[in-house]
Amino acid sequence: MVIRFLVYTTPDLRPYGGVDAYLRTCASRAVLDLLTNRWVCLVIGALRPGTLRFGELRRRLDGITQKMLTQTLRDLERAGLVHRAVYPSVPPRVEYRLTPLGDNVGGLMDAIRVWSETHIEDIRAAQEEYDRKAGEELQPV
Amino acid sequence: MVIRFLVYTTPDLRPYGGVDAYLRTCASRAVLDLLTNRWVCLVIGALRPGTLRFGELRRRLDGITQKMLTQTLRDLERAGLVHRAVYPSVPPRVEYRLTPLGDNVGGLMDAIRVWSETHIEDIRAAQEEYDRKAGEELQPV
DNA sequence: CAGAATCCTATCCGATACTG
DNA sequence: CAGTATCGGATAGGATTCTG
Repeated sequence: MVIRFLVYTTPDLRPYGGVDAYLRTCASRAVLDLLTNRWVCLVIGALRPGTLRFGELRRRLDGITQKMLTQTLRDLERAGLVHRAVYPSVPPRVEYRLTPLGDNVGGLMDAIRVWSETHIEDIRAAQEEYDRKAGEELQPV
Repeated sequence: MVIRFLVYTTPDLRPYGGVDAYLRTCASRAVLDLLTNRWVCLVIGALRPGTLRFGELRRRLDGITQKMLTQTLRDLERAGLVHRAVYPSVPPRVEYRLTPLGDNVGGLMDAIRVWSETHIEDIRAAQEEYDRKAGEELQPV
């Protein structure tokens, strides 16, 4: 039986039954490791609007190498988040699309990207402030 | 019994001109890189309920080394997501808490962890299915 | 076009030792 | 207690070449 909606009995959003990503032996750590990845986030986000071919994905994800795109797509396909459809034509045509499970996490992946895009200035300002203070400490007036 | 649902409905909006994490030169890529990290996700989630000391964080994040915890906390402090308070006592006492900006992204970080915890079975089943099919291909009946 | 395979290296990260 | 410093192994990931 697959539990799709968890009932939380603790205020800190921790499910019962030993499922806890804060434990190193918990299998959810592996899922977390899969999701906390730059290319995974961008690939899933890119596929949200609909199906894309390999080359289209590569052009969309500026800076990704063919090796990393292939590897990322394989990982996502294996995890059941992405579906791969091969059309035996010449030249070959391979289309990728999100599975229902992939679409389910798609909103979250997009939200991370959007947060990153909308908070650049906050982060940049904080980092400059931090570096400035660190510099002062080394060279006090 | 408390039932909580986390729902993120993110429109595919591009906030302002030129800010696009899909471009390799965009500064938001660096922010995305910061957030898509196992320990960053878990540290922010651990600090959501409130302030924690270094040792408390280390015990909470099972499997983290002192080096990685220090490094993660420095990165988060520099980015303005975590505040570090040093109390000059003996032995030294250092407390970490989320800044308003850190708390702002905290819900997202927690959501990723919770998603990972609640979909282990789906992922595991998909991976077993994938590996089984891959095995069949090598040894056709 | 969509990859597989190979080589190679920058960095990540764990382990260990030391300190105010 | 809360770090800093250093070393070395693992590995993520880039560049290149080749193919159905």
